[in-house]
Amino acid sequence: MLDDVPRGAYGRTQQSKRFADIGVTVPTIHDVAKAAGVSISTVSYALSGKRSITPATRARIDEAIAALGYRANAGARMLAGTRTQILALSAPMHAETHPPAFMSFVVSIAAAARRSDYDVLLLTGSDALADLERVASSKLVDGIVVMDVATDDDRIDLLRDLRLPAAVIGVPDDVEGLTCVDFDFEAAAGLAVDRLTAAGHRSIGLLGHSAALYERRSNFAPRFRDAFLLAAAERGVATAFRATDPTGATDDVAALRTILPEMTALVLNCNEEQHRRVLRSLETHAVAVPDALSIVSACSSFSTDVMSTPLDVIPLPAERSGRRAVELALAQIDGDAVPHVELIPPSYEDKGSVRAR
Amino acid sequence: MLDDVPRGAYGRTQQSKRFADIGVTVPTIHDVAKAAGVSISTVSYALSGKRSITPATRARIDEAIAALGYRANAGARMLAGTRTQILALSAPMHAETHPPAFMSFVVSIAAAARRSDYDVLLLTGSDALADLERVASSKLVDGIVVMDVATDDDRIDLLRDLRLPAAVIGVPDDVEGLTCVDFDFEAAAGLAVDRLTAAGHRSIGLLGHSAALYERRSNFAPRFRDAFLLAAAERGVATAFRATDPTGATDDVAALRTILPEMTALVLNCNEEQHRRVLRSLETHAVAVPDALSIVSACSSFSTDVMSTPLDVIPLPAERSGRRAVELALAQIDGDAVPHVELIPPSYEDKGSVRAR
DNA sequence: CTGAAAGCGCTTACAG
DNA sequence: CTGAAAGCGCTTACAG
Repeated sequence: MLDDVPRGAYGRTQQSKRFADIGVTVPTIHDVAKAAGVSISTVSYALSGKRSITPATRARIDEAIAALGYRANAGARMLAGTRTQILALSAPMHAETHPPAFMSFVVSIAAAARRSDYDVLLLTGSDALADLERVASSKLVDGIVVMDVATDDDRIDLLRDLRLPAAVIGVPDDVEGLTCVDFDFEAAAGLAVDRLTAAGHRSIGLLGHSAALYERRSNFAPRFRDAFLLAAAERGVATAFRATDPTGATDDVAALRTILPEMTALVLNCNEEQHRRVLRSLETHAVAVPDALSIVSACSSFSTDVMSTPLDVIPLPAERSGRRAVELALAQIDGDAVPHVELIPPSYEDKGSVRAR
Repeated sequence: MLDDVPRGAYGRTQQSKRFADIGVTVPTIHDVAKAAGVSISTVSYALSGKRSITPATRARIDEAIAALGYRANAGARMLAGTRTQILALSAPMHAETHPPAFMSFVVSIAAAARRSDYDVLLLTGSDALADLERVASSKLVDGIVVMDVATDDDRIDLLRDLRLPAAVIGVPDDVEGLTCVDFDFEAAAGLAVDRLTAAGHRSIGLLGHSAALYERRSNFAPRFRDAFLLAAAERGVATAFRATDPTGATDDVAALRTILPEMTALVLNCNEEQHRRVLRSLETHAVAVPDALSIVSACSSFSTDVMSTPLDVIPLPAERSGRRAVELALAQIDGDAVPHVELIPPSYEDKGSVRAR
C-alpha cells in the first residue's frame, strides 16, 4: 500500500521512513492522508481544528491516525507553524533555595503547562542569561516563565530585549513592560499584624529567613519584613526583627526577646526547619504556645498542622502562583495580554496558636 | 543589503523575516551566507564542523554570525537533521518523594545535559506513560532519562517499545535490554555492616524509610534493607529492622530496642528529618553517641556534618548518578552503547559516630 | 468542505 | 575546500 509512493532523490520521499536496522516505521501526514483518502491539508486541518471537516471525513482520518499510530513531527510543526508548544522555565538554584518550595513551583508550572498542551524546558543551569538567550533566539520556546526573581535580577533586562511572551514570579524593582505574579507579601504582613493586634498584642517579634536571603536581594524576604515593620508602626505596635541564624547555634527567640523583652507574639517568616527549631527551643524553655507566646507562621509552603504545636498560618500559594504564571505567559502567546503585576491575596488559617490578651 | 533578495509567493522567502509590528528581525542561514559571501551549505558545515573550512572562510562566517546575531532555528534543525538536542526527563513525584534528593538528581541531570549541548524537557506530570509516548513518537527528544524507577515500573515496558536511547536511574526487576545506573545499595549495606562489625558490634538495628516506600515497590529502600539483613546474617550479627513512623508519634529507636535489647549500633537509612528526630530522641533519653550507641547514616543525600551529632555517613552520590545517566543516554544517541547495569560503589566518611567495643 | 502547492530554515548527499 | 539543490514533515494562504 505504501510501496507505490513516488520516491525522491533520496529514495524515500513523502512516505513513512523505514529503519531497516530495527524494523520500526514512523508514519507521516502523507501516510495518514493516503490511508484516509484525503489530502494532507485536510489531515492537518482535522488535527488543528482550524477549519470544519465533514464528520465522515474526520472519522476516516481519525481511524487512519489510530491505525498507523500517527503523531505529528514536532520539528516540522515548529518550523511550519507559529508555535513550538514549549515553555522555558528559568529556575536557578542557589544556596538559600528551599527545595520543597522550589519543587512546588516547578511541579505546578509543569502541570499547568501540560493542561494547555505545553511542555516545559527546564533551565536550572548556572548561566541563566545564556540559556534564555539561546532558547529564545533559536525559537525553541514560545514563552518563558521566570521563577524566584530578585529585586535587581539580571534576567529582567534580558526578558525585555527578548520580546518573547514571559511571566515573572516575583516583583522586581522595575516592572516596566513586565508581567509579574506573586503572593501579596505586603498584604500578608498586614494580615499577620492585624490578627495579632486584634487579639491585643502590642509587642510583636519577627523571625525572618537567614541573612543571606536579604543580602542577595531576594524578592519575598525583604518585602515581607519591610511591610511587617511598616504595618506594625502604623498600628503603634512595638516590633523587633531578626534574621535566623542558619547554623542553629543561636537561640533566635531568646535573641529577639533581648531586644523586645515584652514580646507576646511572634511572626515566623522562615523555612520549615527553622520553624521546628523555634518550637523545640520554646519547649526546652517551657514557653507555652499560645499561653505565653502567640505565633503566626507567614508565607509558609509547608504544613504547620503536623508540627509539635500546630501554628496559625498564612500559606504561600505556590501552586496557584505557578499556575497563574503559566496562564499569563500563554495569554501573551495568544496575543491578548497587557503587562501588569498581579498579586495573590493572602488567607489566614486558624490553628489555635494565637491567644487573645 | 538584504533588500534585493528574491521573494517567493509569500513575499518573504529565504531572507530574514521582518516583524513590522515590533521591528525585530530574525536572521536565517541565508542572511549569514550572503553576508559572508558563501553558500548556506558552507555556513551549515562551519557550524556543525562536519567538514573542513578554510580559516579565512570560517572567519568571514563567524563574523557574519556575530554581526547578525544569528542562531540556527531549532525546529528547522530538528526537521532536517537527526538530532533535537533535547532529552526527556521522566521525574514523577509521589507522597514519599524527598524534595532535596529529588532536586539533586534533577539539577545534576540538567547540568550534565547542558555540558553536552542538550536541553532537558521536564516530565513531572501524573501521566508519565502518555508524556513519554508523546515526546518520543513526535520526535521531540533524542533520548530519555528515567528517574526513581520502581522494581515493577510501568515505564520500563514502554521504554522497550519506544526503542529510543534511554537511561534508567534505579534497577528494576527485569533489566533486559535496559541501561541502568544506580548507587550500589547492596555494597553500601555491606559496607555499613562491615564497618560496624569491624568495630566489634554484634547487634545492629536498621531504621529504614517510612513503610509506604517499601510498599510502593520503590527501588532503593527494599534493596538496602534486604542487603543489610543478608550481610548481617552472613556475618553472624543480630539485627532488627523497622520502618520509620512518618507521623513521628512513635519513638522508633525505642521500638527497635524492644526487639533487639542488646543493640549497640544503629544504621539509619531514612531522610533528614527522620535523622534529626532520632538524634533528638537519643538526647532526650541521654543516650550518648557513640559511647552508648554507634550510628551510621547510609545513602543520605544531605550533610550529616551540621547535625547536633555529626554522623558517619555513606553518601548517596546523586550528582554522580544523574550525570552518569545522562552520559549513558548520550552514548546511546551516539550509537556506541550496549545495554548494561552500572552500579556506583559506596564510600565511607568517618565523623566519629562509631565507637569500637 | 476540500485540494494542490509554496514555504518554513535547516542538513546533507552529490558534484566539482 | 565549496556550492547547488533535494529533502525533512508539517502549516496555511489561495483557489475552487
